[in-house]
Amino acid sequence: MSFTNVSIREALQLPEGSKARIRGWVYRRRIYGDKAFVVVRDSTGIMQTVVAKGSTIDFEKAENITIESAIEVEGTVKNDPRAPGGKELRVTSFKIISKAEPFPITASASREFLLDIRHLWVRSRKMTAIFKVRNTVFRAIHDYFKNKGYYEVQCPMFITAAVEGGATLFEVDYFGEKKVYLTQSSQFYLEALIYSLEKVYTVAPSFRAEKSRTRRHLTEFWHAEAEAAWAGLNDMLKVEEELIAYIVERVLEENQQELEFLKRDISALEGVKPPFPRISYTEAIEMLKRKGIKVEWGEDLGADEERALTQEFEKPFFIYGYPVKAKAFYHKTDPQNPKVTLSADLLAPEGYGEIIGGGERIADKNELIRKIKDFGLNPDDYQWYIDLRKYGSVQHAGFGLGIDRTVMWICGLDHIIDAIPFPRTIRRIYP
RNA sequence: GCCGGGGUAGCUCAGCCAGGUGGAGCGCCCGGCUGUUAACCGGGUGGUCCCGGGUUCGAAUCCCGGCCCCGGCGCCA
Repeated sequence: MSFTNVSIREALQLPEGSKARIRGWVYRRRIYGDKAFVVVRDSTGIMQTVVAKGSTIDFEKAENITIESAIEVEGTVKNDPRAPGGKELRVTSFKIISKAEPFPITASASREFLLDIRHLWVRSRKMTAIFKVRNTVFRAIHDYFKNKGYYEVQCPMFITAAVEGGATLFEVDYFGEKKVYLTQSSQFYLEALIYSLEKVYTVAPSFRAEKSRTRRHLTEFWHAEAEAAWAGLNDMLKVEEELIAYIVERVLEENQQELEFLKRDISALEGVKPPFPRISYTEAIEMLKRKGIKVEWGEDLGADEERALTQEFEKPFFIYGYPVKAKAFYHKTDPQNPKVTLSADLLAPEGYGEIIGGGERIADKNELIRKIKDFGLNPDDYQWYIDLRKYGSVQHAGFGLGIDRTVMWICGLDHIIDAIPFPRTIRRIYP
């Protein structure tokens, strides 16, 4: 038998006259006179198949097929300008694997409805394209760190003390005996592990009970975090810009078709090469004032301010030296300027905003305890974290990358919920 | 948490302001069409008008309470 199973991508490259068998799901069905046009979708693409009335049994099957039915089709590849993609399969055998009930998704579906039936919407070509880019982003993160001598580690999701502010913790009942929380960040555990492996990274979810209703917030998001011993702020900025540039480079290499399908402006990504501009928080405030935006030194930058700044840059850029009070307690104060920290955020251009937060950590025990108290927190809650400063503490720095936000920016999406298959937001935990 | 918008057929919406037997398009079913491209044309099918209470002869429509969703802000990655 001369039929071979091929993916649709492969089938579309076969010479005219080749015999092929493809399988997938019905994407479109059009009946016209004595022909049934059934467009089939698999993970690699779509292809039109044509069933003619001559083959009576098969025609009836094709004529009555429903959208999203699983089918297996054999036929001959034929070049035809009328077919989408210029090639189609003239069907000789049409086998139904599983006939679908009427598919609920039609052209007029709303964002809300698509979220309700997300488990079906993930089949869409848009979602599929995004997932492929996302796959490349994750792979590139692992490849980058491994190439740079970082060890991958795994940290707990159940924790007992906050890393960020306490109000944003999800509480979990632990055997009815005590309360634990879902982690907001693996940072503290990474800091512990640098005394073993020196350079470590992890890719894991982080959970934040922020009641944020914006297009950039998930309550469960994917976090790539790194921490390195013997490193200061500037060493880390270099790692961060290299990492981002590498991720973008890989996506441009491997996901041209997907970016095209998503109508992403590729030229905006091609310029994402190091070095990224570095401006101080103080400079950022001045830039905003020149643009006529009212801000005071010492305030954290809000969404409008961030957006205004991202318009000034063509590629991602760093803002460093945030005021002490605008950042979490573990950031080291700049010895040259006690009003600011050795911290930096990386903002994506085109209005996307913050994708990385990081900086140098406090290495001195007494400074750390003082800072914890200054922030109105109880040092007893951070005992093991303080402990790290007692036994051979060294200068170290790290950062956290919001992977979903990175995917959102690279794909040019207008909402973060489309950057992840099953988004969790303040209002949505189903499906 | 605050501000704004919304919930009517499987889906997208109109009807609500000004109360009087619930509509359209898409989907689905039937028929037609000699290659369609989100096919097209004709016919048919389809309703707990979010829930509870109130006003009224009469409520999708007005009033009160509740639930849910969407957008934005603050906060953050």
